[in-house]
Amino acid sequence: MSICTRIAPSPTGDPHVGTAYIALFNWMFARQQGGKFILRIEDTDQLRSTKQAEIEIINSLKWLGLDWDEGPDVGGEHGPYRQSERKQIYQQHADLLLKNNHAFKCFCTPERLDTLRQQQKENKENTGYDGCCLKLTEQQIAEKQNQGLPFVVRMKKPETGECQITDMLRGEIAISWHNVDMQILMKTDGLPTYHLANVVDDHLMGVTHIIRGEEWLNSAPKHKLLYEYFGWEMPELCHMPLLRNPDKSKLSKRKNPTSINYYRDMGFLPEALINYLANLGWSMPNEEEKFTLEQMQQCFDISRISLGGPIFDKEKLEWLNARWIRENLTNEQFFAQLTAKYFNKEYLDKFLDFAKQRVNKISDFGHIANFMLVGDLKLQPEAFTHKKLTTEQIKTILQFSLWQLETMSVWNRENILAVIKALATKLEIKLGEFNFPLFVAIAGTSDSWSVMDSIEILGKALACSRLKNAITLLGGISKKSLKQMQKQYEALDLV
RNA sequence: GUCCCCUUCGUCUAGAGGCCUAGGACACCGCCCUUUCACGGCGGCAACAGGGGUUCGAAUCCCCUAGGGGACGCCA
Repeated sequence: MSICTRIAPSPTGDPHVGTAYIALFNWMFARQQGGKFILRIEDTDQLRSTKQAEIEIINSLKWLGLDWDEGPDVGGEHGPYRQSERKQIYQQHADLLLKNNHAFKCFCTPERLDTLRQQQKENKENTGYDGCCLKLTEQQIAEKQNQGLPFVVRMKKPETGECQITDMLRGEIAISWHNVDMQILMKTDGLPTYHLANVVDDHLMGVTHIIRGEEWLNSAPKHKLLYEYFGWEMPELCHMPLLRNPDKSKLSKRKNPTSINYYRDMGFLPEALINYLANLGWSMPNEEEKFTLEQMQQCFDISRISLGGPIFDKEKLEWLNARWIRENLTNEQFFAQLTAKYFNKEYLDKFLDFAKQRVNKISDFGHIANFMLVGDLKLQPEAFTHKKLTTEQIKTILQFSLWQLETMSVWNRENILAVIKALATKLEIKLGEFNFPLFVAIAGTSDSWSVMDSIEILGKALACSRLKNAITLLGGISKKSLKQMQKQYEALDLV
């Protein structure tokens, strides 16, 4: 038995709790069944995946205690699945489908497909490929290829009938082929889409069970069909419910901190975070809510997973984390945690000199450096009152800075200063004034050392969280003005 | 819009036809402990989405309706 969890590194590099959630159940099932648990970084679209993003997510899983077995491709660096060779493997399999008439070359331009989709939407039809290039003769295909026209490889599908798929939790599900698209398998750049890569990898890696998010349920027929085309045995499918925001939409960073790094930096214990995640959709037979991975492993029964999409409740997570701290940490260990996080030379060195320049007596240190030793700040909206800047301007400054910082891949003072400077210039606000809201959001007061340094030291997760909190404190931004802001932001034409 | 999935207190959940007067936990409220706060203990508030069946009996099985979510990319 072998199970593989597929990880798509987010473009911003933040390891997502949703990823950990799926990984947890993959890990649990594999470990409990005595099978292999393999990690696979999904990087077929190479633009989206950076080395840093891969490292971040891998480290997060390690931190949470989810270890994995060496597979053909951990981080894309090991074994026969080196990036260059992977491309070849997919090409071969696509060719095989082409040869067996299970796929066809499609020369349609993205523009044509866009208008097609639009028309279909207007006519209230199903969106999907219309089969235009299916009618091409061999000769026509050869001609087009000779002209050097770019093409994609699409999979064929049955015209009628329905596809029966079996989900471990939901049982039989029927989806009419009418509602399944002729999926693009190979892109014009010669790289496979997820659908092809996923099926080929999983088969080559001997994957027997697929546990993934519910958002994949609709594409299961495509995958099943591919397995049939290749003549391979279909793995068992299990679709997990999706984690949600308090408003029930799919968990997103707009409405919730979703980065595992945030929870780590806020001082949640990995045992508590993973324990909390395990409680979403699953429960111990005796209903005990606090348990370790080992204890869970002993009782784990995949059929006990409930299907309603659970809301990620930060308050309950805090309660559970509090229990872990109180019940599992001796004073020695608690002290060790504090030392590791705050009271060590390496960390204090980062702002010791800033502080020294500003204290009159040693006891002032606590006043001046307290924001370096806490997670979130407790602020009043009045703290943001500025003699020149309006609340709207302040929110704009905070939001634009947030957008810039969120997408920053190399986190250092120079880069932070560069984007803040650029923003201030474009918005035609003096840097000193521009920085004011940042100071308050980050340090709680403008009576502090350089906010760039503070942002760098706090790290991306905490800094971004504080900016977000500040915006919320100031009344938040309505959907409508957020859209306008986004337009304005894009018009700034920042790099 | 089309298709798919889902639906027990505000939230996480227990529940596999009678054990359900629907249990636990978070949050909230009250009391106790306590010089304060917190922890802890005790108690309270609070749910089977609605309507039809099936059955002696339905939270549990079936159907319909409603609500929520997801998918509909040369993203994953």
